[in-house]
Amino acid sequence: MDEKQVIEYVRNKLPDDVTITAVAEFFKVFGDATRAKIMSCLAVRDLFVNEIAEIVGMSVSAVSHQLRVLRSAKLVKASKLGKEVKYCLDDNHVMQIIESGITHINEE
Amino acid sequence: MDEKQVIEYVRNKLPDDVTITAVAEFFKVFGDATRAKIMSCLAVRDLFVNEIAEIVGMSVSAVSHQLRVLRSAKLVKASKLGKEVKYCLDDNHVMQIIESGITHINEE
DNA sequence: ACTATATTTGAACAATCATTCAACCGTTCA
DNA sequence: TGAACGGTTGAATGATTGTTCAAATATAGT
Repeated sequence: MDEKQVIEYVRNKLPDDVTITAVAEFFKVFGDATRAKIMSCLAVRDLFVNEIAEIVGMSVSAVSHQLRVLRSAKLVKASKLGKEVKYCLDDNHVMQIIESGITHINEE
Repeated sequence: MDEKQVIEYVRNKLPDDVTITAVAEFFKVFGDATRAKIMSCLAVRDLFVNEIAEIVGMSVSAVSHQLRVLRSAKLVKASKLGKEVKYCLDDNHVMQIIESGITHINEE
């Protein structure tokens, strides 16, 4: 296999660009300590915004901004209850992904 | 359970801060399309730097910078062969993590 | 209607990050 | 020795991102 063939061979086996970009965007959401912490909280229990803020030690505003990011990535879901908004994990396999990250880190 | 108890209850069940930070750092590395592409290439086959650059359509320098990031996250390994440097995935469970991202995306 | 509370939003700022460019290092081959 | 090649590195630049602050929206209670 010459050089040009190697290039073609690998190129043909790659996931398409759209998929790779989407995957990167997806993981980017996990790549922030605040968001990871928020998701960990919600893995324990459904919570209101001000509760999350209190637990993670950040302003309600900062948490709300991050919740928006998590919502648009379909990682958390919001439901309005009166004045308050209760958040929960959108997908039970979200925590599974974080766990796999923890596993990788501990493997050293 | 009153408000204060909820806060304490959840706090006690969270992974410690160091772990959460480490996990976020770990996923941050996956959160870039160039790096995701590079890892996908290496999942197909071990490659030299200039080959990777050719496949992903970026400069050798840009790829080298990203390879450094991947190396320090222990996601790829380098071995020098003469003038050239051959890269491979450090851990076969790396691609498994990317796959789980692809799976999540396709679940909609 | 008014006040208080819960949350969201937008603009602004600082910090982080990816890519480029040029210079550099190490190895091979003449 | 020196030229050519593969790769790395550091500084510079532009873009993206997280947090703060102030203002806005929405609901509940008086």
